[in-house]
Amino acid sequence: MGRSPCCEKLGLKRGPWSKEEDDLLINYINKNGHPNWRALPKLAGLLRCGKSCRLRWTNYLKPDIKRGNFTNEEEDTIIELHQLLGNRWSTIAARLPGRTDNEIKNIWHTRLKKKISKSQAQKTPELQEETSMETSKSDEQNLDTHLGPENSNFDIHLESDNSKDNSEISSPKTNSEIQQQSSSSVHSSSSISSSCEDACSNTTATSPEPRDQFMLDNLVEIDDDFWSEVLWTTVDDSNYNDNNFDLSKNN
DNA sequence: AATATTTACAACCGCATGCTG
DNA sequence: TCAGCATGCGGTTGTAAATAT
Repeated sequence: MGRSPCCEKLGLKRGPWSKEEDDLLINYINKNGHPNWRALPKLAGLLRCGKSCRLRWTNYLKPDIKRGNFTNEEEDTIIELHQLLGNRWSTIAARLPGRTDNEIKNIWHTRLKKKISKSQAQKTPELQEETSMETSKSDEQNLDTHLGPENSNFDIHLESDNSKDNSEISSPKTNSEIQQQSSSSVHSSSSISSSCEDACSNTTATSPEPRDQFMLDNLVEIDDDFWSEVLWTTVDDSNYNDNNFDLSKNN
């Protein structure tokens, strides 16, 4: 498979986006959508590569993105999903409506890893020793807890911080497969907000195998009110301002 | 108040994968 | 079947803001 060069670097702007650039991108996508990211910057009058535009849109400008601090429930969900899925950020993001894989990845590296190690450090040394001895075993048991013993032979392997190695060695499913299934699972849930449906709409809604459906349905149990709670507002041209996109600084 | 360090997060990079002709 | 292209994904970096000294 050939791989095209990322983009023509010459003359293209890089680094932080200005408000004017954001406006151009938002206006263009609102009017025309984004059928072709590579052609988009030229058509929108932007001196950016398509990749940069796509990233800016999907991670920051998309109206259904939930900005602001993560709730404890969201953080717990991420931790739980990470135990099950490893660094499959997009798969995890699919279970967190309004959150992007990039955002989740960031919060994992900056906050949640520490949160976990802190909580582990509070364990007694004996406990820690036990834990370390049973790490791999407990991972499987953890999966069993979610899936039930009758499903413990699922063709999925757990990953912790060394997830990359594990996934490279043994992960039998591609991310897209898992994401598709996850999306389908999300669709089937009665507690999902419209923003999630939108977020998941890019994937093909194929029906997962019953066992996979079961697995996904049991990845996390989240209170209905949690997802239906409105924690973000949509963004359009008229209400775009610096404050809308500066929520991250409110921490 | 000045400087150093840490934190948070936007953005970039390169590889993987799917689609199309 | 294969090559080229477009897009998705995860790892990593750069830097502004916050906090500590």
